[in-house]
Amino acid sequence: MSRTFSKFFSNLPFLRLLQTCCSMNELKQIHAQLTTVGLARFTYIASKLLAFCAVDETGDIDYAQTVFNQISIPTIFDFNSMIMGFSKTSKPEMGLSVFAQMRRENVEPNARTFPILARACACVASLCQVHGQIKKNGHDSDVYVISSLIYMYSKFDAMDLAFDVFEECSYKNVVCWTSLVTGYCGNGLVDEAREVFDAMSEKNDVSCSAMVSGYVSNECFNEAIELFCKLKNCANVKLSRSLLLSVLSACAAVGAFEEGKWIHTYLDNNCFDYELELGTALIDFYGKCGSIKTAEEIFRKMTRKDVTTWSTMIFGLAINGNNEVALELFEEMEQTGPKPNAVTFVAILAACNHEILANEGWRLLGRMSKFYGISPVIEHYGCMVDLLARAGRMKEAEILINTMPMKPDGALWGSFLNGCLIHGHIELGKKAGKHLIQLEPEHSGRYVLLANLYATMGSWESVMRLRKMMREKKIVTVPAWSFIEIGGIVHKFIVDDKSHSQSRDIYNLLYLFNVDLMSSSRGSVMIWDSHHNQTDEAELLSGN
DNA sequence: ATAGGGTTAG
Repeated sequence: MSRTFSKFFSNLPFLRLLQTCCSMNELKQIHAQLTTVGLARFTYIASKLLAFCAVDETGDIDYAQTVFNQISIPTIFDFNSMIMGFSKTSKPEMGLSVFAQMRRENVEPNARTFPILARACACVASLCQVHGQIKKNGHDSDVYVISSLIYMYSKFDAMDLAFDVFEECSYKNVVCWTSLVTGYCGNGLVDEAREVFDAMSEKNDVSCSAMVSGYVSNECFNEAIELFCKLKNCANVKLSRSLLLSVLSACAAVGAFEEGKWIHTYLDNNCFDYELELGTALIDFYGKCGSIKTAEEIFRKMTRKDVTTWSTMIFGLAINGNNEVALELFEEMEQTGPKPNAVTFVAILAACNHEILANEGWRLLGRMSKFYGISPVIEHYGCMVDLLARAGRMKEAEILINTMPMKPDGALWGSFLNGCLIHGHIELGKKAGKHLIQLEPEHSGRYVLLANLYATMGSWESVMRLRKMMREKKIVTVPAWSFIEIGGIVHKFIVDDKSHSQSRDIYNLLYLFNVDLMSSSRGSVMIWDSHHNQTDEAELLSGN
């Protein structure tokens, strides 16, 4: 087709409509009109129609198939659109059939075909086949192909194969490197990822945020923050939105208050618009660090708030003990905010975690499924069991566990056992504890809870039996610790810790607060502290 | 003439 012809097409009002089309409904109308005036049979226009249905997020692959079937001689562009369309569906391997059809019709694949084809693979076996095709067609030095292969092999947990592709390739750009970093992170191999990251000669904002967010998704929060601190001192590294988002979530997770505040200041000084994602991350960060007032200020200032923003704020209020305010905010959300989702209900059920609010919890759980049509998942049952157990309503908690449609997990039994411990339901607690240890035999915290229960009733023999069991199974306990950051200095505390320079004053103050707090925790908690694993059991028996 | 890869808040 000549150049003037295409110019003619691009000036058509219908085509301009197609370019701004944003829904399938709209597209179907345009398609009908184009068919009526006889334009739909032109290759270029049909291709444009097809690309929208197949590739656009709002597209429809079945409709795309219909459009495709009406094209008498599909071009490579059309085949590529179809392969890509299918690769986004739940049946990506249909894309491979399209490729087979394409080969039968003697249409030559081009450079764009293979990255798309790699993405249409649903398993490592078909990816290997496609990889073979790629080599045969001489596209194995194309960076787009390489990065897609690395990405896909990583997705199928085949890091060896991903690395082979990486190594065999003589020219690699920053995207190929980043794919490998992301691949290792996705497979939990953060050290390998870091090695690759450090070996990169060229890093950009995407590769930096890939490494940092890889740390975060593997719960290596301190490593994420440490790397960020290095990066922010590099003049050539741009602190991108996604990098700052990842670091903020790491700061929220470990309570790195000073670092998070630094980011907040940086956002303000550099005119970042933190209307949605960044604002929500800030609310989460301040909420988890206990600065609930600052979190609320940011929340009130934000003009764009979505369901996540609201849920995060409600959750922040809940974990800071502002249960009533959280419930009020939820009411406000129901009246003027976005429609709550499953996450919102986890937050609001967490806000009911106070014995006087147990009935409110029941009401909200019912409202969630009946009014909003959200089926409860295990997290909702977990919250509900937790709040019933804390309120000492063990019978209701038991009924809920027995009637819920899924198997209770460790966290849920943990809440139940915790309730037994608080309210002195020894027999029930023993049952739950044994169940819990069976369910999660490697989880040290489960043994500690049960041991605490035995300790409350003075069955030291049982405590020691548990301890022996742990020794045999080589279960290592990590002592619980807390910290507070004052002026950039972190003060860390563990149970019975006297290493702090102001330890004497701290203990005196604690003593003033609550005498029982100290004496009651001794026999039960102290023995599990790894710093005291030499503690004589006789000392324990004497109740010292 | 039309199109493709790596990061992204609960």
